[in-house]
Amino acid sequence: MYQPTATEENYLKTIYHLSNTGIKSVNTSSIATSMETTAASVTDMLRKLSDKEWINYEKYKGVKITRKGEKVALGIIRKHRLWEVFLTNILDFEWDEVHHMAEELEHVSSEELIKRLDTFLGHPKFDPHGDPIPDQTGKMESHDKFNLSAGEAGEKYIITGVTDHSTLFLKHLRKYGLLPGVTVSIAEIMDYDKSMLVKVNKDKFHLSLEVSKNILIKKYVSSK
Amino acid sequence: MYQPTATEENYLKTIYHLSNTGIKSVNTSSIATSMETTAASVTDMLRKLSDKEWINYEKYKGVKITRKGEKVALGIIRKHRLWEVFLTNILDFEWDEVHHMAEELEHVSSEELIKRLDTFLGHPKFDPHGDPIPDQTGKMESHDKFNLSAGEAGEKYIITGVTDHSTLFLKHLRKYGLLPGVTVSIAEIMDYDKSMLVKVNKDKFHLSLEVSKNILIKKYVSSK
DNA sequence: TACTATTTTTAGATTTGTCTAAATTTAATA
DNA sequence: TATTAAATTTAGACAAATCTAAAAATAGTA
Repeated sequence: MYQPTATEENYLKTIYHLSNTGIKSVNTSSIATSMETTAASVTDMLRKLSDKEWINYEKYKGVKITRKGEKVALGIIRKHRLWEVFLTNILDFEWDEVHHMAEELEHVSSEELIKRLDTFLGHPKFDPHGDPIPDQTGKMESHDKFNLSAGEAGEKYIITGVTDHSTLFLKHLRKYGLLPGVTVSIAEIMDYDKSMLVKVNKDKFHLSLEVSKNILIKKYVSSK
Repeated sequence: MYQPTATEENYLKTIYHLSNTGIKSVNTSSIATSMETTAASVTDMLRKLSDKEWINYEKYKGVKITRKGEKVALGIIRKHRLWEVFLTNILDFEWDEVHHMAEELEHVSSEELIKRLDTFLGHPKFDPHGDPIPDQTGKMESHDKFNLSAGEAGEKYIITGVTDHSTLFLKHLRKYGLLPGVTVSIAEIMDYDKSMLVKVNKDKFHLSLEVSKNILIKKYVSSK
């Protein structure tokens, strides 16, 4: 059993995300784009990851993550999301400020540290962006999320997360108070551009399709 | 102004410690011993650190840390010690368990993070081992510590720190409840081997010179 | 199917930090 | 002071992660 380097951990995390959230097959160039590196660098790394049995890789045939690799990826994702909870809930950072710090903290190796951090935080199930936190065995909740852009006029929803994690987008949402847990009702959907008029608490405002496509929601149910 | 790598930070930290606590001049081999590496590697690194003006270095003449280098070193020491406080006070680790984790956490770059951690912890002045925590400008407390081995029979002292930070030693002290802040009175000092009989709370036990030499104390003053 | 266009891989370099072994410099001692 | 001993530096090599440019394989299309 090998100990992954921080770089290997980052590759596995990216491959895991592309496998699960992306539509296209996980190929060299999609990894290169995600990681802001070159295809040549990715090819080099894929051979290493394959040697260590974290992925199945055949030249020109793309990549499939193995059980072992998934376990590594989920471990990193767990650390990342727990540190994000720590940074927002304990150190009072805003949800759009924590990503970069968590990217560094996730590579701190101690398993015992993360176990105690989890306990200290009260075993949170979701991070500040609404993404589920895997437990020690890799299991996590997954309520059937869908996009706000698929919501219907007159209906009430609860925000559960986002699909765009960029600082720019998160800051934009923060300005409107559009955070996970918040209730939104769709007042009207414009035929012309699919933009929508939404109500949050007493406020009413306009959201472009660009924005609503990147907000995840679930149906509002009054009794919990 | 350069951004130091984690490795450069570790070298500067070691050079700072050797400059301030060690007796001998800071030469290549003492750095190599401290860092468990070879003299050749140290020489390579000294040239890099010198290029970046963190040390003054002349071939064969040893090393002197510059103001700039000292600032970097104190920044790392500040982070290390604040994380140690976090790990013991918040996550309930024992004082002999935190060093390795803090060595990783100290390289997390965000200054804002450490500033907020400091606030969250209540601006502690000392870490769990009794070592002073530098503030943002690099200043720190330094009460005139001396070794328990220099204490006198019949006198009462307060433990303020240790000079040996090894897990083995810290675990040993923990067994006896010999932690910073604890009051110790010396009942008797043996002429033969300079070992001492000490009283801590209701317990009485024997400490070898080897042990007492590595415990730092200050005089006990009843009113605060 | 044949020919582009795209994607992917290889070849060869570079940077950081490390090593061993050899050469050089400084220190110690007869 | 001459010579041995110890410390230090250089030379050359290696592993990890990266890059550019060129070659090879796959996909798309006339």
